[in-house]
Amino acid sequence: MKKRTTIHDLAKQLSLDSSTVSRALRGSPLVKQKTKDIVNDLAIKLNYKPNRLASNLRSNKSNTIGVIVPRISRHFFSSAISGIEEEAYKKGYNILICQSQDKFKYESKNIDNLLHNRVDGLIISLSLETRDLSHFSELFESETPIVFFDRVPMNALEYRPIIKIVNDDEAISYNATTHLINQGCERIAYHSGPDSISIYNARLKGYYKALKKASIPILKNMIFYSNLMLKDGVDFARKILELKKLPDAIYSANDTTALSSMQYLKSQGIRIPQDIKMIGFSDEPASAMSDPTLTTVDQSGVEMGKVAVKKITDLIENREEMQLQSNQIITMNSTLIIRESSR
Amino acid sequence: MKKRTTIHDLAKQLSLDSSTVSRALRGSPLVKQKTKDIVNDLAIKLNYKPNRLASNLRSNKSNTIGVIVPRISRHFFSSAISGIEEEAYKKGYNILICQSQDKFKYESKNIDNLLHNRVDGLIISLSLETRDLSHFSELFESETPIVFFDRVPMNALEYRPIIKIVNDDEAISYNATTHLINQGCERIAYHSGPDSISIYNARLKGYYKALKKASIPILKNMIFYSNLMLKDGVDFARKILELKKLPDAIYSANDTTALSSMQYLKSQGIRIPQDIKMIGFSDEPASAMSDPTLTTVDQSGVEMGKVAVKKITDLIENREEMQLQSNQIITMNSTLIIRESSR
DNA sequence: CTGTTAGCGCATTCAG
DNA sequence: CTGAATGCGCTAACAG
Repeated sequence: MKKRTTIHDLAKQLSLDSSTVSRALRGSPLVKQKTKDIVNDLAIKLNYKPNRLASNLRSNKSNTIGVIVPRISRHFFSSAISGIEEEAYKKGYNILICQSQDKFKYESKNIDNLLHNRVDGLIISLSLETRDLSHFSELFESETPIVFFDRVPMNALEYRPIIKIVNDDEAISYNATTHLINQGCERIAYHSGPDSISIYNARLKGYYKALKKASIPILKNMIFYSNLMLKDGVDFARKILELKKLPDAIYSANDTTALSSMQYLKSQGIRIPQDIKMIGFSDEPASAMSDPTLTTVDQSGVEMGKVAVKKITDLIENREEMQLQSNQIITMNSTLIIRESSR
Repeated sequence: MKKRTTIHDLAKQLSLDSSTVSRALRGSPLVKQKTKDIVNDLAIKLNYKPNRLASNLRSNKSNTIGVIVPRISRHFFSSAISGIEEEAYKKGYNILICQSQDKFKYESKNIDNLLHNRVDGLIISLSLETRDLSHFSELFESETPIVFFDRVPMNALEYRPIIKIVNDDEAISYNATTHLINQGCERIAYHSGPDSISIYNARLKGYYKALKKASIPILKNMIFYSNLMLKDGVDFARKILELKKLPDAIYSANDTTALSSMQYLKSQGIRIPQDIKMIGFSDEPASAMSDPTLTTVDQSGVEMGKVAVKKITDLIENREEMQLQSNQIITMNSTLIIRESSR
């Protein structure tokens, strides 16, 4: 590895001090324009690249935002990361991405790793297994700004007030359910994720509310909980078919299982939406696109990611009071995409 | 931000020198076990976290692998990143992810940024606009190891020998085409990406080869080129419908356009696969899953990502000769998933 | 406006 | 086996 040029190399050649060069390079007003010019010219000529490692060490800022998501390859998260990257790049931050694989253990390890790397802030969506924030204690102690998004802590006040960015899950779920009811559905089977996870909790609440509003009794045997793996969608569909009477509609609080349920039902000769109407949360544009029979709730990870970065850079750069008085919640709007009505 | 414990804090409390502590912490054989033990104990007690920034600066290694992909949110790339993250984490590396947005300009900027950050190596899939490697010159000069994957340079020898990891696009494309031919298809319309991109070039070659092998004439008016946006799939489908005679089959070298073409054709009353058979490259499991009429070529980004990391860490840690004598190509196997035959 | 001085936290000589 | 000394490249007081 060839030795790279440093500010000292520049300084020597120009008979200046390295501190002046440093200032000039960063456009300090303490340096006169002419000096800046000659420094910059030489920098370009010698192909000088500032060494971030050194400047970070010195200024005790890593210029890096840590990001933890359950799985990078899930579409909602990869779009969130895409938005995070875009916005962070704009603001001059790097991002350090980790995946928890939806495991509490990995999430802890990730936090540890980010701590080693002295990230300036953390943007995180919690794993499916996370029930408390005990593994965040060091982050809290070091006062690292944290922004939770999508899957956020449900009762964090016991630790400290926090910032959350969420989708309007309850409201949109209410709307989606109401949409089914308006089409004459009464028996609506529901496939939920773990109730300890904010989004599934909220979606279920919206469903309950809509039924209650329409004075439709809640049938507990129509509600299933799972960890939302592909096979859970199939299991759910099987259970549906075992009911004495088919439901009017199926509502899946998750996109993967919505599709696998649908596929299984179709393979069993059920016509959708003629026999059973279906609705599903969808962050997969492809799936939504390729199956126009599915009414979907679309949520944009990209936007959420951008907002998260804006928020965290505000915190990092002290444009916002770090010591929050209470939980701060930012809510993004989802869209209900109704397809079958147009056919 | 509370001050964190350093090796000096440990050293002082134990009446040792910081250098000894440094060695002990990293398990140097130069330190006796007992010393290591007491150092480690105190480190845990005081919750010591090594400052990577400092150690990186000192050792002139960032412990970071740079990754550039066109778009994080495209499924093939997010799965590749997922594999990269997993493998890099295992090996103790961080990853620094950038997206080129399929633009040459951004790709250059990304490279610059990674250079600033002194990444130890780079894993990259080229943008749609990239025709040459002129923007890599500094990386080459600094002898940063580089591994190209998926969309790789087609003629890089003018710069220097390089390492590429690719899918067996030509072979699998040959197989896919042959599969259509075996089903009696002769007029097979083809939707290609830019010919300057390795994968599209290879896929088209496989298609040509299969036709030639079966002595089927190549009809140039059945071959379309585009930049593979969603709308291009629709445009392509429109052109298909304008032909005097419908083709027997449609082959899309890209997954997004395969789906949008299919959707448009279906909306026009074309039955698939009865009227027209279809085949598409697919890295979207959801799309493949939700449309069982599409024969797909599946390629695993995860595996490719892992291999890329193995390769680059070998290079970084000098387990492999840096000065390559010639291009090195690693080929991964794709899978042809045939669905319609089973119905 | 510019130079001097002094580290950031760690790793690596070189002595003992 | 351990300690003392040095510096990675850059920034930030403090002087001038």
